[in-house]
Order: sequence, then C-alpha cells, then structure tokens
Amino acid sequence: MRVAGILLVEDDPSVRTALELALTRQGHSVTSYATGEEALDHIRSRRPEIAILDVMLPGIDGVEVCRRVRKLDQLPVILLTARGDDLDVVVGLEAGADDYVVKPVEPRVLDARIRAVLRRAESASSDRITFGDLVIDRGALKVTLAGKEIHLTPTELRLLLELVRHPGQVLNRRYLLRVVWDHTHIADSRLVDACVQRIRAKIEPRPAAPVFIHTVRGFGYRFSPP
Amino acid sequence: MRVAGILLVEDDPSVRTALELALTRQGHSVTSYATGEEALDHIRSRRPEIAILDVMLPGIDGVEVCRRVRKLDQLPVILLTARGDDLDVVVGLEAGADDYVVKPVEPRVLDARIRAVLRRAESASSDRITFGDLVIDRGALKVTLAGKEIHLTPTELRLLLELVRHPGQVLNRRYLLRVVWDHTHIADSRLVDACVQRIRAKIEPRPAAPVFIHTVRGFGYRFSPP
DNA sequence: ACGCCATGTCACAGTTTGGTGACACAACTC
DNA sequence: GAGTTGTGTCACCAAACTGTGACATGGCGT
Repeated sequence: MRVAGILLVEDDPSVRTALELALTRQGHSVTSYATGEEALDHIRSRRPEIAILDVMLPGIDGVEVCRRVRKLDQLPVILLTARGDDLDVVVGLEAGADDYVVKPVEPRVLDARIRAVLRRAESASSDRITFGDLVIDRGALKVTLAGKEIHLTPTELRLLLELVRHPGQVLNRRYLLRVVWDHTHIADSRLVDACVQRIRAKIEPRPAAPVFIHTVRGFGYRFSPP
Repeated sequence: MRVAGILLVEDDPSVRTALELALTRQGHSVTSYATGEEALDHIRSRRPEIAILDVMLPGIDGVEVCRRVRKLDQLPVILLTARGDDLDVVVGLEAGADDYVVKPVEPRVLDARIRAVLRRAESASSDRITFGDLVIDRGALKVTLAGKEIHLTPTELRLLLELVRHPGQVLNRRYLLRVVWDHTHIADSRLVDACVQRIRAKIEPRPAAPVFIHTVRGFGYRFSPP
C-alpha cells in the first residue's frame, strides 16, 4: 500500500503528536505544524500529497489555508473540526476541502478518509474520468458521450466539473452560484437550473429522466453515475 | 444485513459456479464472469457494490482490473488467489484491493470477508448513518431501507435528519417547529404529527407499531434505532 | 367503564418548485 | 458591421409538496 506524504496542522500539541504517531504507525509519512503560516510554507516548498488541517488555528485558520491552497493547485485537503460546529461544514466545503472530519477521530477512521481522498484525488488528477458512457477529459476540457464529442460552453463545463468533483453529493444552488459563478449575493435565481438544464440537454439521453445529474427537490443537484 | 450486488470474476468454471451458488445461498445477489474485460464492462454499466476478482485471469488479470476500478471510484475489491503466491499480496494491496483471500476458500469465510469489507467501506464513506435496515446518507441526502431507496420530501427529510441528529432524545413539537419549519410563533398544530406520520408511512415496516420514530406522549418524538 | 385529551389519519386545495422554451443582450468572430 | 455564440432572465406550466381542519383512535387517569 502506498505511503503518503501527509502534512498535518493542529495547534493542540497533544492531539498533534497523537495523530502524527497514529498515522505514522499506519505507514504514512507525516510532517506536522502548529500554525497555518508554517503549513503554507511547507506546502509551497515540499509539495505534500495531502493536507490535514485543523479548522481552529491561531493566525491563519484551516479554512483560510484551504482556500489559499486551492488557489495554488489541487492538493487534497481534509479539515478537522471540534464536534458540533455544523456550520463549518458548509464553509469548509465551500473553501474547497475534499473531506471533513469531526474530532475526536479514530485513527483508523482518519486513515480511511485519507485513503479515500487520495484515491479520489488520484482518479481526479488523471485527465479522464469515466462514468458509464460519459467521459470527461479535464486535460483537453472535452466531454464525450458514447464516443461522440459533446460541446459544452465554459460555464456549463465549470458547473459539470464542480458536480463531478463531488460525485454522489448533493450540492445546493447557493454553493454552486458561489463556486461556479462567483455570486456571493444573489440568493434566488434560476441560473443554476437553466444551466443544469442546458447540460442535461447535451449529455442526458433522456433529459426528462436524467441519469447523471439528479434533481433533489428542495436542496439542489447531485451528480451520480448510472 | 443488507444484500449486496456482488460481481464475481473467476475463469475456472467449476470454482465460479460453486462460489456463485454458495454466495447466492447466503443471500447475496451475484453476477459472474470469466474475464476481466466483461467485468470492467459490468462495473461501468451496473455499478455493483463489491467485486471479487481472481488474480489469475486470461487477458486483463484481476490486479489490473482492480487498478482500473480504483481509478474509477471507491468500489470495494477482494482479490482471490491460489495458495502460495505470497508475492501477489503486496501487488494486490498496492493495486488498492481491500482484502485478499487464498483459494480454496470456505464460502462462509468469504462471506465474512465480504461483509467486513462492505462494513468498512460503508463506515469510511463519510456521511452515512446506519440504523439496522435504515441507512441515511447525509451527503447524498438519500435514505435507504433494506437497500431500497426511499423518497422523502424536503420537509420530511429535514425532520428525519433533525431527529436522527439526536438519537434517543425526545424532541418536543415546539423545538421541531422552530428548527425544521422556522415557526417561532405557531404553538399548536398537527403539523409535526402529520409529518411524522408521513415519514413513518415510508420508513416504518408497520407504521402502527413504529420501530424508528417513537411517540412520547405529552412530550414529543424520539428517534431510537430498533 | 368512562371521558378526556393527545395523537393518528386523511383528503384537498393553495403554494412552491423546477423544467422548459423564448428572448434579449453582450461578447466574440469573421 | 453582420453573424454567431454564450449567458442571464422571464414567464408559463406541470408536478410535487405541504398546511389545515375535521374526524378517528387510543392511552390514561378516575
């Protein structure tokens, strides 16, 4: 099983050393820091495979580190938070985190999450993702359906990629507006719906009975392969 | 326990039919093939819950199938090998297999391994909570009962999630109205009751004798697993 | 056993939501 | 500048959802 270069950022020394020890035991190679600043330096210079960030940190907090990291590249990120800060889930995912773990966490659970995220990241970093008939080539920014190339406009592509980045998850309209359109203010708008509809018209065999992009009434949309 | 859609790939016909029969007897739903190519097709089109792959296969071998499957998604994989090929263990695990079983294998041993892997896979995927037959996936906003997806309306889902968030606790109507409906004023109404009733009709085997959502007369409702 | 009151049950109409196609306008190409 | 393409909005419609109230039921104390 592959050994990962893990960056761990956690300000509580006892939690930090405990996690570091546990992860090392599980065969990972871990480097840990107490602050976001150090973490950013490390990321820039050492290029870890994955970062595990505590949300609450002195100075630059985990969410902010996550946001900045996301601007740099695709480094997978898992956020750690104390139990009960439910609101953070939204903020964290909006900052681009790949997963979200509530403390205290069982080492083997964390390990499983790490492996899952790495696996996902690996398949995501590969240029092509396949879902049944649908092939999304991120390198070439091309989408093919049953071998036939589908033309998607830039916005449509961004939306589709965002949905695909979280397969199986329901993403709400507000989130999508923020991430795909950068709209922080506008709350109500049929924009997302219209765009989804346009994508469906192109990739769904029968748009009325979608196979890829599912509507979850009252919540949002979910990409899940057939 | 849940019935799994198992994909079995084994080129020796006698072993294949024997295993298929045994697993079917144990309540699994099994589809089997003799080659890796067919298996990959099946995985892409049918999305089984777990794949059991013989390592030695003509054409694309089990390890290679496993590697490719891993690039696609999180499908759990168990590799089968003939006794003594120790080297394969490493290769197999590196390819991302979840478990590794040496032939000949007792059906009940294989069954146990399958259940273990499925359990692990389930708990590793983040937002799922299981109560007996009932599985609530908070990320996908999906509810399944004995493997069958249950459609809940937005309000029903919000109410159920709120109840599940406090398992074993009694939540009173005023609280639920406030949290789920945003009603701060309206005190008395059959609203909560009606909604609970609707949920019960969908998830309770016998709504008259509820197993999940219990009425606590004079106080409210309590979600507690059977 | 009786009556009270909390809860279960149900049907329905008003409301909400999302799908859909049309359209205007901006950006871009030629 | 004319045509083409991409994008945001709108209005309309069907379908889904939900609150409501009347009535039934059943538990519980007396």
